[in-house]
Amino acid sequence: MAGLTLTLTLTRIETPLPEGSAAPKPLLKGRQTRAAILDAALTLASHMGLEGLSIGALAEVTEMSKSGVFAHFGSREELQISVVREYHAKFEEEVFFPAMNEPRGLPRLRALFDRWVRRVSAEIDSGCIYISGAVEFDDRPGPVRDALVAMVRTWQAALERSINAAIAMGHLPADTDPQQVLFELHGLILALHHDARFLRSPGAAERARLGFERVLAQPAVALANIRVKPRARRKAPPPASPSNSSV
Amino acid sequence: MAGLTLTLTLTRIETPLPEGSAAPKPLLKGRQTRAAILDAALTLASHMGLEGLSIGALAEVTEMSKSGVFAHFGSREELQISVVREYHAKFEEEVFFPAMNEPRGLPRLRALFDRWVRRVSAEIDSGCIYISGAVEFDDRPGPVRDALVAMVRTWQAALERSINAAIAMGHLPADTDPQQVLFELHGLILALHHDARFLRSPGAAERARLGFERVLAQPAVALANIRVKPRARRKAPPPASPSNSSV
DNA sequence: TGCAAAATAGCACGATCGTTCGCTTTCTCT
DNA sequence: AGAGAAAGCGAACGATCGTGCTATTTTGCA
Repeated sequence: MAGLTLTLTLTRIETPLPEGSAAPKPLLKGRQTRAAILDAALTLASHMGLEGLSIGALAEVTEMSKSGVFAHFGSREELQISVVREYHAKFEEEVFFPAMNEPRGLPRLRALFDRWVRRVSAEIDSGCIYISGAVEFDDRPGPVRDALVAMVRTWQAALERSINAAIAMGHLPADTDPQQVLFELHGLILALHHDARFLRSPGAAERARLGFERVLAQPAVALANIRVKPRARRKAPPPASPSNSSV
Repeated sequence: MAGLTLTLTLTRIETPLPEGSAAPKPLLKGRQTRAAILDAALTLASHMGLEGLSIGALAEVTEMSKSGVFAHFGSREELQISVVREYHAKFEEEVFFPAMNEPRGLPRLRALFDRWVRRVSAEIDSGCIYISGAVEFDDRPGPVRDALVAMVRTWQAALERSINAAIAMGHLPADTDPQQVLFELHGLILALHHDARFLRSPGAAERARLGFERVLAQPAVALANIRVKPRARRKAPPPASPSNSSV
């Protein structure tokens, strides 16, 4: 099935070797502890933010020495960027790729949004680093911000493609403004993140989903219950990770 | 006119004396440098976040000694809380109170939203501390978070009252879910903040305003161009600051 | 004008931060 | 198995953080 090639595309990303490249074989001990550190860093950063991520704390939870942790990244900034990239990969894995198994158009868009909602709402650990990072670095230029912007832009571009497809297939009115829909859907997610994580109000996920339906219902069009031949998946339409360029 | 008593209510808040109270007279030198410090702290915090707010940096921009700055607040946490309160006061002054001059119902709601948009979008300094604070403290319990939550709740309650009024006056359909509208309007503001400050995309404010109209257009009702006797302001309907309780 | 009190400065503390360096341990490969 | 490289440790650095403590200056009032 189509999903397989997708998963393959992913594994390519999972090992973002710094620059040496051309050395795919050696899955040394180093890489594997690096992955463990990165994993801890991810949960730590989702609680304390990218700025709150400290090498000392990271060394503590991984039961390593500070310098041992440090050596894997060379600088704190590089660690932060690695965390951003790792989060991006996880996000693709949990949200983007699975949704690609849905038929193009509205069903796929709905799947994207639905998984996005699930990812962002509460979830014991892991607040969304895209969101917290955006707030932390909106006034702080530098490579970390650049990486964050690139990831967010990539994800938004993927969403916009899906919206456009829904329009092209007649699931949404032809006069729909894709960027406006994107803006409003993003707003729903941000409100969900705010209400669920900060205010801890319970109904937020439902509100986001309800908002999704309302945004797409558009002015009085109400072409409810779209069902497009659900078994008509084309074979692997070069799906391409959400990354359009090199990121 | 009604606006006058409102401005009076505000000045009460502007000087949040710690607890001594009952000493309204002495506008000592201390209070006034404290205000200057707080002002600097506000712009500093809106750039670096509440967590990035350091007493050393604050001492530098105010050209004072660290201990001199410190003495005014007694602890960093107290400083942060003071900043939150100060921001709240400024927010009331710029967004809430002026909008109260508009006639109740949709016009007032529209004014609230419009001023909110203006407050949040770009604006050389001063990113919204409600928003950045919410992200910074969503996983960090303590008095700062509590203060933030209280302020945000207060503001949201004020908005909800305005939405309810619009429903009661027939400006919005009777079956409107006020909390859902609040959720979506809040989402628009958050998306605006994100796109304008982080992505630096230019059209964000317009998108937010367009979203406002769409949210209130509701499913196919389309009672466009509501104009309710614009000169029928009742005399000072005990307007009460957005603060419902003691905050 | 003088005096008490308030406001501010100066200094030092312990803690934590990111980072460097040299050494030891552990792995990987022939 | 042994050589060479990779990985990890430990201690120390300068910087910055929040926070006390003690003078010193400034202010407000009799």
